Amino acid sequence: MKELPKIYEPQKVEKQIYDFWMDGGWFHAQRDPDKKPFTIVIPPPNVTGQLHLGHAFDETLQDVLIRWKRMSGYSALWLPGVDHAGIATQIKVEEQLRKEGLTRFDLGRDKFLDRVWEWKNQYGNRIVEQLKTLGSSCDWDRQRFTMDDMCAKAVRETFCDLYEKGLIYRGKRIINWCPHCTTALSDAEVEYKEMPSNFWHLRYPLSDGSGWIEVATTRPETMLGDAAVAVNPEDERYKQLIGKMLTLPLVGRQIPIVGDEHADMEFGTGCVKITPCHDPNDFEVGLRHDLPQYLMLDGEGKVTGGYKWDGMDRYEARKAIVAELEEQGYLVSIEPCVHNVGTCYRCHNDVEPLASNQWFVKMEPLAKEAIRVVEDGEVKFVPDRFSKTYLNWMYNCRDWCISRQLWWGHQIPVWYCADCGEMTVSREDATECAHCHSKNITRDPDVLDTWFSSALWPFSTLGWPDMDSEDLQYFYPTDVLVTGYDIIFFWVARMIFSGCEQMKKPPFHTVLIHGLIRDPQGKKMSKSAGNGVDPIEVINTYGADALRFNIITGNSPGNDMRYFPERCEAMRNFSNKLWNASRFVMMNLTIEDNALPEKLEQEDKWILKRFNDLTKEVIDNLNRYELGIAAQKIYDFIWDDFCDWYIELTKARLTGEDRDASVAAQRVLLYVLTETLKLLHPFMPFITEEIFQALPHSGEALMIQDYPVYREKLNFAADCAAAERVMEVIRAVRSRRADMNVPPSRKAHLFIVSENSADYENGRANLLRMAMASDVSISAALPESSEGMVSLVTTDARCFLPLSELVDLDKERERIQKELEKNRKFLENQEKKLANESFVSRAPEAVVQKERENAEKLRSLIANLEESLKQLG
RNA sequence: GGGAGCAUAGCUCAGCUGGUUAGAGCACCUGCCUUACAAGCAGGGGGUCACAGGUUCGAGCCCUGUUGUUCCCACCA
Repeated sequence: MKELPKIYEPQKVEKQIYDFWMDGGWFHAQRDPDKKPFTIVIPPPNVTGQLHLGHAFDETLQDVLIRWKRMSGYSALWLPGVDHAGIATQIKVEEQLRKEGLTRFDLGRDKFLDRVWEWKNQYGNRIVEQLKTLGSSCDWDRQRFTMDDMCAKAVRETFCDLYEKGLIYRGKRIINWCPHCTTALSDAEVEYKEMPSNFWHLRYPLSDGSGWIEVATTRPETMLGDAAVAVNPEDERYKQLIGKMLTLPLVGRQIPIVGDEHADMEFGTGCVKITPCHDPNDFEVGLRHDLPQYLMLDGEGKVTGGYKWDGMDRYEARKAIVAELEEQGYLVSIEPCVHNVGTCYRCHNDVEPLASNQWFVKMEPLAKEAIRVVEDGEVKFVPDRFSKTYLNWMYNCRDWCISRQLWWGHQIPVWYCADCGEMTVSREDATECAHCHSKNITRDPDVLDTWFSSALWPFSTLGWPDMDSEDLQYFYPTDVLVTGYDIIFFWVARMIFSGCEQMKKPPFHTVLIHGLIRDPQGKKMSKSAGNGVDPIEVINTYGADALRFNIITGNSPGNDMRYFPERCEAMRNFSNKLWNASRFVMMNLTIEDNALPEKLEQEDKWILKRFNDLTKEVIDNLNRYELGIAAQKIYDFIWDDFCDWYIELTKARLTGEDRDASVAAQRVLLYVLTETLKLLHPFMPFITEEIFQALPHSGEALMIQDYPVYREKLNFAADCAAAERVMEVIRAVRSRRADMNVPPSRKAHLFIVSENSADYENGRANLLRMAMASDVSISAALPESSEGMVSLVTTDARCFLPLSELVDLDKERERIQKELEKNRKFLENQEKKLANESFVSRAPEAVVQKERENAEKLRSLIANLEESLKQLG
């Protein structure tokens, strides 16, 4: 038998075990017509990414599900991959260039992209290697990248298809622009933050010299782009001014006063300055009144348009312009306020709304089906409340701006003709204009939003648009999508409408949503706050299994959790506990197979029933996606039932003379241990596999064993009751002895009085061992010499220990009295309940029955206590 | 302005469609190196389940309201 070290050292086994699985090829999902598929696509981490606890959380949940399904007879595919992460990656490589004193423009587009690919090939696999340390059982043979040919083809097809259907269009709209990333962003990519700011109240003079109008703004610099001032046409104060002209301060531009609903009479002065190029509402007002568009900021957030501030940064310009307005008497007042500022989700700089020509996906027609599948329950969110979040967004979402002014990404497949001015949208790279056949065409330089390709992930990775792809036919739709709630809009929503549109089937039936992992104070972990925890370090210290178990337990779907290193320690201790229990089993093993023995003792039946019940609970909870509860149940079973009780209950047989009895105990130990390893494996894959390999076993690997099933017919009720009677006596004796500070070395004769003496007879050896008895006497009647002995009671028995010299009679009486009162109270409640006519008639029979049994037990216990009290005099 | 979550032991959190005397980890107290494990064993203390009502035979769980707290969404100049 393999000698195992006393302490489990995950660092020494995890790598080997992972290689062993890889060598076995068991992560690779085979299309098997006799099996049902179960598919999860990984939320592809950014190619620039480094594993953080958020990934660890996400991947662990997926790995638990996929391992469980694989063991349950499914052809389980967990498809891994990496996202090209447009902005993030481009910024990374640009930073690298900057160190060489270069910009991407110095290299030019093609050379720059070569550099990005170079970077990708060098560093892009880091996150993948890190995923492996977690034990992720991904099918690495099917690993994808959102920029590989397969995905590119899907992107091209989708773009052209949607364009042809009129669902993609190009137009000038107000979009969110990040001056730092110098690209347009979608609405979802803007994070709003409340910032202290000001209302600057300005006066604009009427051109006829008859007075002035007061407007207020939070962005005074945008006055350079003003094209009008709007008042409400119903507003008695101003309606007579509609049509008059104002002279824009500092600029001198003549701008009209227009009447528009947009001006709220109740708000501020009731007059709104209209800057069509820099505010979505103003843009609309501008269109309604046919106002000119004055763009006053360039792509880097600097003033442009032929003003004296041209080239000045927007915030510098703000100061300068406010100063000048004040100087010239146009500034009325400054009123502090709190303002919602949009920031870029990548670089956290303030975004500018500005009018720009961009490509958009028309959302309304796509949203319709995406709403229906969730409303009809074809796609379910776990927990359900997130379907509201999703639906609310879908109902209200505006068209999706998909063009990005970047180089790294899927370039938009559109060519513009210099001769006829038409666009050519094509699946193949165009060589001539589709309209006039001119060769004088240039491709749109922009690329698509990274999320455009992520949206296709569940089918682009399986071979789409090739509908004959065997993988696509077998594995699509996928089953469960696991991700954080922060990614619902970016990704989940877009996958759902893309799947519905391209595949005519939603991409998955369940979305399992988890929360964020926070630091011990509940703060979000981030690089800048320096409170991040490196999972790789945790794995090196405590083992991947401990990290996984920490993350999985003590948490329910959708909720954030705080990360405490101490919990990893606790889980590491649990690994060690399991390790040592296994060592114990192995040390005692003289058999080679794990068949159950013919004759089972009452404690054997007890543990088998406990295991069977556990199996049911684990599977029930897995089915409900309550992975934390499932894991906790296994933890409790291993520690409390198997280690603290069952192993102890087998020691008498293992060390006894009777060889058959010893072998029988070994068989049950090995059986229960092996089955428990299977149950635990999805949660703690490494240690369970390591132990399994060290035990006598059939089959190559634990990870491909059959998952335990609940055995409906297994029912050892009577034997379990017998075993529990003995355990109750053991517990009671230990408790009494502890009260009296009796050292374990001092054994005492144990007298048990019960009508079920056979049960205690069966447990005699264990009572001797575990109740620290020098001898055990079991009878139906009181022993003659019981007077003056220490007495203790269980629901079934009265017990005596000849330790009278240690007993303080008064304290003893007091103790029993207290015990009595407590139990009488319980019984009183119980009887009240049972006397309640409506309870008995309305509650389910099983509940009533349970209450009756309980009352019976209490009566018995009370009777025993009363006897003891009487005996004390 | 809308929507959602959370409030349970000193701390962090579980608690499934309502059903015994509400659990875990950590922390705390007592006693043990009992030959699997001191990363352990045995025993123990600690909770008016935020507050106020309601539904029910029965409420931590369902309903209404209140308070505190966190988050998401929204074009308020």
